[in-house]
Amino acid sequence: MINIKMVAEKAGVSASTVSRVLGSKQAYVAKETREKVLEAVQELQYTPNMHAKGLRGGRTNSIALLIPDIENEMFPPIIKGIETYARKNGYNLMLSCTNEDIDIEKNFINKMSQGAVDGFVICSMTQNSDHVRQLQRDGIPVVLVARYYGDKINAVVIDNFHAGYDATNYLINSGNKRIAIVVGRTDLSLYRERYEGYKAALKNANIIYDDQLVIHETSGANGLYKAIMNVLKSADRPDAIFATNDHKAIISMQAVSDVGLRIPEDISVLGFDNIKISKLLNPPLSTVSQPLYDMGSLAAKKLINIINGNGPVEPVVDVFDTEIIVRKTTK
Amino acid sequence: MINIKMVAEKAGVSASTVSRVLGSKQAYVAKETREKVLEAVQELQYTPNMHAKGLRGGRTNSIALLIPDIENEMFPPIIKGIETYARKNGYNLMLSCTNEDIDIEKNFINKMSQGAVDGFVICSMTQNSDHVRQLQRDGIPVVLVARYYGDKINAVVIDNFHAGYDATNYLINSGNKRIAIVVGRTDLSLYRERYEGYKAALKNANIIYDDQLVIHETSGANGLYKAIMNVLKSADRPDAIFATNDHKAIISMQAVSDVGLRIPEDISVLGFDNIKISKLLNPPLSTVSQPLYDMGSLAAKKLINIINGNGPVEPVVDVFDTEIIVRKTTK
DNA sequence: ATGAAAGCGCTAACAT
DNA sequence: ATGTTAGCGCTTTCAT
Repeated sequence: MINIKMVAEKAGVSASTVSRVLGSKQAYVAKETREKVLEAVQELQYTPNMHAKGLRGGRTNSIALLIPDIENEMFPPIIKGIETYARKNGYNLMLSCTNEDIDIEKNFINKMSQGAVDGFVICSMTQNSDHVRQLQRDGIPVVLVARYYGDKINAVVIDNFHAGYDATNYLINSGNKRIAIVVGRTDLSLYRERYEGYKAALKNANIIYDDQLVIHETSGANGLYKAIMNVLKSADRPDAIFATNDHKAIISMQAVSDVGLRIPEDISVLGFDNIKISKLLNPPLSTVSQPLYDMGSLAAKKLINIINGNGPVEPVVDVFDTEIIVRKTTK
Repeated sequence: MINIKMVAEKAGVSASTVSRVLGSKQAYVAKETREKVLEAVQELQYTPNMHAKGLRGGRTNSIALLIPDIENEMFPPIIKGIETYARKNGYNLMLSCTNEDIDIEKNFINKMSQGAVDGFVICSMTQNSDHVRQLQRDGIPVVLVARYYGDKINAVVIDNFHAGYDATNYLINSGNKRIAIVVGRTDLSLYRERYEGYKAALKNANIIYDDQLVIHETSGANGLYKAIMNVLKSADRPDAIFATNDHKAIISMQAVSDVGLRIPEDISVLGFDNIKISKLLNPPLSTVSQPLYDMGSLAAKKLINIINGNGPVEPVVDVFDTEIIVRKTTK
């Protein structure tokens, strides 16, 4: 491995001079010397050793990323946004797929907080994430993305309540009267808030809330599919389904199709997330879009600012707008 | 930050004793001492500093992961397989989404080879990846996944030629006579080989190869959709489409539907990859499944074995079986 | 403007 | 069985 000493020798200077040339803060180095050093660096293809840097300076130029479920189509665009911004600014990414498992999270955070990374981007925040709150209290740079619980922590989110409200409203304004909702895990505030938005919109339109029309995610294999089927087969079936994510919307579409109803003539379906394939479905899915890539990108930017001491004095929560993308599953 | 000295002090022993207790190779430590140390570790919540370890031992317990496109639904299951195995064996993951950009790859590899990681799992191998070949030549542990070009490098793959052959054969045996193929970028051997398998199966069945039926991926926005449309509208339209990945199969289904034909009555569609949503499509997509999670998992296992000096003397290429999953888009 | 030296936290060779 | 010590590569005083 090429180290700073070898570069120094080649350039005929001391290691500290090389360090000064390469260091971020420009230091007093004669122009001529600087050139010699840079040349040696080039010839030797020298790249500084991360660990030595990390050990010495406390800085690692790495950030840790916690993702609850990488197979959930919502996360890859977020990851890409984070990765791109981080890379362009010289940061590496340590990835952990926590699988919604709190022990995995704790272990990872514990390991990484020992100086392995400069900060954390966390997509897996839950109500029980006291280890994340501790991180924040310890003064370790943290930014939350997508999942947020009202803590005084920097975060990048959308307004799930309003998004749910608007989505439901859109369905109401399109002439639907009996609107079912497919709700995700209610321990996640993003689903709960979309659900609250749904209820508020109903109330606002003087439509009576009917909990027969509320379909909860279940853990079983085809549990959700069956639950939707049941509602569709009921005498007083819904004329629209608001699914709180696209994956559930797709399952809803499958059920609607299997029960012999047409989309959107008999039933409208509205999704949430605007995942990549939603526009390729048959029919193309109408859905609420959130700017996942930009959210990831901003999260990385905020975190790096915090790391560099340019963060806000008090944590700020950035709220992105959502947009209803009307395609062919709604009227 | 809690360091080994603080643990040593608390336990009333020297730092080396703590190191011995915590070290992988069991060393001579009195049972009593060991317990005292472990207790101190517990109380102080001590986790060793990665950088010091890395600097000292040359070992980092990190592996670098290169993914060409994280939004391609094929990769998250591979990543999950890698991540899970790596985590269970004490390894962290440094992620780079290379975006198919060779310079990003080179920079990342360059940075990481300076002792930042113990080895590489690479999903982004191409014909031009000489920087990867160099890595292998330098004796740095490398394992390739999914993309492979015949190099003497450890790899985990499927037999794309046979998979393409079998897929086409299945379509032929189901009574199809004019089978179109939607081919991905031919600079990627996995697509080229599936395509070769297609041609071989046709030949074997005495079906004349017609390049009117070969639809190539194009870069334009709706380029592929339009190309498929053209073929579907032609006088002598195909009775089946073999798409070389599920994403292309979904676009094919869209085109078939838009042109007013039924799947599978008028046209069969067969995909490749068995991505998560393929079974939820309308109709559910028949496809060639590859064990992505297991491939990732094995890749991590192989890499860690190599890192620990337990790798094979000569590189070995592990070939996983594929399976045709018959759902509702084929007869 | 540059060099020498100390030390970040850890492990392994050496000493006891 | 355990302690002492040197050194991994780097940056940052301090000295010149």
